[in-house]
Amino acid sequence: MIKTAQATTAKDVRERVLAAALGRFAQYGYNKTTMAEIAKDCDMSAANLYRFFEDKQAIGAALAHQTLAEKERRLRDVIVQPGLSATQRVEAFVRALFRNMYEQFNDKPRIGELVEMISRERLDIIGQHKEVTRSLLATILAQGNASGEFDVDDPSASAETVLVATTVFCVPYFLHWYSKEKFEQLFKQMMELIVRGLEKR
Amino acid sequence: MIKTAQATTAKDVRERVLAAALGRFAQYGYNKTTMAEIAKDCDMSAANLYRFFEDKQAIGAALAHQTLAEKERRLRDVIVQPGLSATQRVEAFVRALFRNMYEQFNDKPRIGELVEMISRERLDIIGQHKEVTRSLLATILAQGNASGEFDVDDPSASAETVLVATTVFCVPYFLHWYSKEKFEQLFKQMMELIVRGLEKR
DNA sequence: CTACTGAATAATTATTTTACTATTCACTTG
DNA sequence: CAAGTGAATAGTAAAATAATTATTCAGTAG
Repeated sequence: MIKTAQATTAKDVRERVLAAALGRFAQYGYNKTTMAEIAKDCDMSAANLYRFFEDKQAIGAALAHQTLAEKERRLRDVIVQPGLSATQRVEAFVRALFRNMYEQFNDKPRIGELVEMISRERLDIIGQHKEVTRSLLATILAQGNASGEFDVDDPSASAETVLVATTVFCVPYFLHWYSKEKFEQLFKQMMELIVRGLEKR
Repeated sequence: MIKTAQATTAKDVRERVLAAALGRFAQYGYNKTTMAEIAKDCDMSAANLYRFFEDKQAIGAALAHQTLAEKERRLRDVIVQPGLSATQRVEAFVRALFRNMYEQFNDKPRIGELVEMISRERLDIIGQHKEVTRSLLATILAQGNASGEFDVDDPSASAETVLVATTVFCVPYFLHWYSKEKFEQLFKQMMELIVRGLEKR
């Protein structure tokens, strides 16, 4: 408790740095923003940044982590939202993944790039995120089992399968394969197939 | 008929050129082989190649087309193979797609690159191939309907959905996302889900 | 001792120069 | 005229060079 003031300060500085970096990255992209610029935005020297972050990539990683955490928050919302059947929840879940992908790379393309780029180096970050996503979807499937809607052996494995089947809707790589309308059509068809495959009969 | 001799010769020359180019491309890749090298392998000048092919890309496109035609032949084999249930045929079909992807990029990586690269420029080639693939799978689904195994409204649309669901197994992009064992496991799970979704109940 | 900086170093990235390669074409050869 | 070539052109990629930038560190201020 004695060190609260200093600890808080260090955390505050980190946050200010991240905010500055986010602004730069969002506007100019990761590669085109320099440590000197981020530092100037925080009224400090570039050297001083290294007292708070290992290196430039660590700043990018922290922001990517934030972005994915926000995404996970939205996915959790689907689970706690009241009054939905398990089927509707699965649909809402995948739709949230889809919307996130779409927004990310249309509204904030620079941030999308950042997450993609950092994910390539920091497999742990994307790996943990995938794990969280799967576990959340597994929860929905288990609820569906409990309510008698679904009949799946292993909710965790089935969640993984559903996520693989819907990869096209979640991975930016495919963004330009289909038009928005085509995506919408494929989404509907895919949900029918998947739900039919999960349902109790 | 009068011109048979000349026509045959022109076709023969094209084939010799393609054979030479295939050898070079397979060993050194598209970008690293020069028109001069292909020409030398055919005992002619580089300039003369242009009497048979529009440009270098046209040679690549012809080879990519050949490769995809061979793939389509294998897929057709699944349809005519006797003694399989519709379910087994769907499995065999997707497995053929998977194996093709795997072989292409492990055994003949250069050719895989070639097809990928040409497909990016010549959308017509890959588009037509996707159309053929979908139509072949639709045939299997329709047979399944007829035999009472499946119950799908629109075989063509369902075929498309199944192909989207199995994208991970067909698109080289994902080759390094999972180990061979993991792929095998995901494949089994995916087939269960899909077949369950197609089955009559 | 703690928080910081400017200047030095090591990597990366951008720019220019050079060397190759695709493509064309006027011109043989048969 | 049919089949083909060597040399010229235009565009690309590779190598060399210059300029930036990330990162470190000795040293200052408080």
